[in-house]
Amino acid sequence: MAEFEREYELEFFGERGFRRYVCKKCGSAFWSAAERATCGDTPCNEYSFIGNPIIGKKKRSIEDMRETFLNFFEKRGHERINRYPVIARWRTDVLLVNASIYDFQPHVTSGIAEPPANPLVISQPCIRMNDLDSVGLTGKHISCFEMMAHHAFNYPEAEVYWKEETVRYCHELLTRDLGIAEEDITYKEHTWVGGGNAGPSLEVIVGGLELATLVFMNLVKDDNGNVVIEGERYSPMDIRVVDTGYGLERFVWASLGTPTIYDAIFDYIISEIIENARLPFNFYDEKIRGLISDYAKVAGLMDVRGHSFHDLIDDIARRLEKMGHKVDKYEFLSIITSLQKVYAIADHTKSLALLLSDGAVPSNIKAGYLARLIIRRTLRMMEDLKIDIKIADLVLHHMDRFSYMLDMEMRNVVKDMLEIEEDRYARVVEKGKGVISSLLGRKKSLSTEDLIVLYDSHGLHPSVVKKIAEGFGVSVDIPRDFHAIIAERHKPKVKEVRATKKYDYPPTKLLYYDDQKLTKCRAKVVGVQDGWIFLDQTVFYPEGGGQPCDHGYLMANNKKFKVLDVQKFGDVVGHKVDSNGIRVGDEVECQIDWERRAAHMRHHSATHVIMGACRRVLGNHVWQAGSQLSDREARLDISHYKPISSDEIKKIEYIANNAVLSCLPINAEFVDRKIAEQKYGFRLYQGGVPEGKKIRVVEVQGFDVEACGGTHCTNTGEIGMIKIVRCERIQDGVERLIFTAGIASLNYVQEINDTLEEIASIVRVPRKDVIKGVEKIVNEWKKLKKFAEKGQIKDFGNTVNEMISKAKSVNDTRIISGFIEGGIKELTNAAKIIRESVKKGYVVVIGAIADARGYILLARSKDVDVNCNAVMAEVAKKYGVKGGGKADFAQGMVETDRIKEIVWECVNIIEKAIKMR
RNA sequence: GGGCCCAUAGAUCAGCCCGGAAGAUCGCCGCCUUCGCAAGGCGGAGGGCGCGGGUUCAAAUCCCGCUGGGUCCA
Repeated sequence: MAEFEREYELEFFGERGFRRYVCKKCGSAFWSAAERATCGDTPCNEYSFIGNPIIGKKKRSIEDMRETFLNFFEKRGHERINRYPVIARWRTDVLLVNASIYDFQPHVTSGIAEPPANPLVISQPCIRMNDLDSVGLTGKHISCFEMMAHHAFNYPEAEVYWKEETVRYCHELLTRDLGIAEEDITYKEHTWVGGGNAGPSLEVIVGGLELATLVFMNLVKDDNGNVVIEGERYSPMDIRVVDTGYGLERFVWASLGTPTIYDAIFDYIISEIIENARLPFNFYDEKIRGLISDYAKVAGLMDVRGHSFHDLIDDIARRLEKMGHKVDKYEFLSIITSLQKVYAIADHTKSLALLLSDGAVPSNIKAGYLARLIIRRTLRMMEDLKIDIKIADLVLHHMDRFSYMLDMEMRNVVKDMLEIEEDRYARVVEKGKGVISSLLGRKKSLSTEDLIVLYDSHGLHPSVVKKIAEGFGVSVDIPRDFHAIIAERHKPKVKEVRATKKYDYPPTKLLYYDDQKLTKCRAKVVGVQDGWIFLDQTVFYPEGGGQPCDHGYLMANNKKFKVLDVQKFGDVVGHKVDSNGIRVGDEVECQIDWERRAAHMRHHSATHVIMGACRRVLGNHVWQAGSQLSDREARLDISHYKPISSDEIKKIEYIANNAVLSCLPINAEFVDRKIAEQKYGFRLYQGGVPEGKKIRVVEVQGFDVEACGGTHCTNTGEIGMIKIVRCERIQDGVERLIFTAGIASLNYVQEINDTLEEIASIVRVPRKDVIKGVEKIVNEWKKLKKFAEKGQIKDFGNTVNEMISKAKSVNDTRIISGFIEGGIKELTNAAKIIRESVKKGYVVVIGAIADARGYILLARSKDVDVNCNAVMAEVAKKYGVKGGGKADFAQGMVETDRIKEIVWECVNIIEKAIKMR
């Protein structure tokens, strides 16, 4: 990367006497004020701050450190920005916010939208799930952290600042405000790559700990680019972004010098966990503290991935022995694994506090799935440590600790969600015990294949299976690459992305935004291509945002063209009509089908009203997961963690219709994105995040606000009655509400009324008695069905009794035979009666005739040694009977009228067989 | 979004691989025993085998579609 080297030659380094060195151990280049052989980062250097804080002046809390940072940059011309949610609802490519820059991707970094401020400073909570196995083990990995960052977005025409200033800020903050000695800081060169962008970066390392990364994003992936990094081609970007990341928790750790980062930031919850756990050692014992402290120094050098856990422990144990600890490997292992769980529980429950209060709903899809994954992981560890408090208690403890940055209205919902998840998991395990025990009833051991099925289909993690199987006295080997095998089974399919077509015409003026009730306009044809007609302006709403397109017609050259489809291509609108004849330059008159459009508008506004009502009834975790409307009904998918009860439905309907009756004004206007976000927050983005500098905000006054491009009523009164028609669960954690508004509600009610009338007339009761009437009929039907069966038994009873009395006794065995009317069902019934009345010492052969077919049944009591199936086989061969059965029961059918002959034949065979014994 | 698993009595499930008379346990009802209860003994009621097609002489069982639930992966 020779051309990259120059990137790091900063005036600042020259001024401060920093020189470039190459690390003897890892070979990376770095800058330092003092002469150094190694880069200062782990694993080239050990932590030097444990027990010996590198951040001078004073010990700092999370709040203190965060405020110091934000304040520092605020004073230097940066605007302080509120944190974004950890669930990246504005992005389709990722689920969670992994870094502060995620907040501004893709709209700001691509240049479509303006940043909320420039330059800005933020402390953004992030959740990273990719190193979950390392959490608790390495002393530094955490799944959720705050990335403190200052960002500057440099445009070709407007430069804010770039490398020099960035490094100067960083250096000033570290040395002056935090009291870190200049010689202790190294700036390590690193080519940064991520999310289709790249650029040079400096890793800021102090005391063996990477405290911050300063990224200078100036390249974008481009197949024709001439910068090659890691085999990919890049070219320079128009917008160059200063993307920094300062690990808040790491700064706090470095300022406290505790053995692990967990001890620094989770003290309040660790004590709660320890108190309620049954640990095989005393966490607060001084010897243990010393061991942990040295362990943490060593573990920090380890890369957990790619090593087997036991090799790692062996290695660490050896190193600790060298440091003077007397270590028994098994005792050490038990301490370390318990400790890891204590720390990981502390960490995971914080991630949950953030995830759940930001509105993640445990589910089998998307962010909800990740939430469930962490919940179950945590529950397993809690069980291992025999912690006897609820997971909800721990999560709520975190919420209370960070109440100032969380939606505390979600407290009860979070509790409820966790309790439901805990219950659900207990049920899964309970059910799993049954599956495992039945599996072990059939076989002596569990194969890898069994483990995969148990995990994949029944949600039983191998460690859980192992524990349960051991209860049955069966040991289980978990293959080391278990998760890899699972991943292999679920190898992702390649999805084809269909590029939307582009048409190069001037942007169509969208008149429905000026006046949503405009039904006609004059327009000029600016293009005709691929069957689409493009106008300079239109009243036709193109399909989008779940709202179907308008229908209507275009009048051109005194001819009427029916409009069948309207689509948006970028910022031009195409109209598809039923016949040819419109040419470029024509003047046309547009007329929309108002009834259809009005129905769309009512349903669209109703969707917003239902949304607002749902949030009031169900909670703030309710987000739109999709919506679609038509002129006949609308549906709204919302995130929610349990089935919506009929009581809740009624409440939602009541609140929604109350909003209608209050005739609330509905305002729709384009607002600057920045201002809208400030005023309403991210709740705006229910249906995804729109592009552009200005976004259209639809506000049902005092009730609901959403960014929306659809057409709406101007007053809720115009919506008419809103009726929820039904509710279904389309995914775990996603409920679909289907409802009607206005005339569609009327149609719905009329339909139900008609149905009710019809039922009443069929049942022949007055409509108020329909339920009673139907109930009576069903009960009667059941009774009659039973009676019919008994009736048949009675009917046959005579002939059956006759058969029994006429039975032929051979060697104490009665051979009962005869004929009845009917088919297989009747034969079986007759056989049942015989079984019940004769009980033992009999063989029965009965024939039946129905529909010109003959049926035959052979049966016997258990104590008689006659093979019915063999007898059946014999006559089957001779007479072409189709049938068979078991030794004590057989039945068949023959397409002849020789059934009597066949029955006698059977009797003869049976008689002979019995005599032979 | 994709894969896999499951659905049988009021409850929990067996039966399904390999088609042949719908089962167990708990619960419920009645009787015996008891001053009464618990426990025990005896007897009984309770089934749309999720829904719809197909294959077959015969389907809870095999095949296809649907619905509802569970679960894993991205």
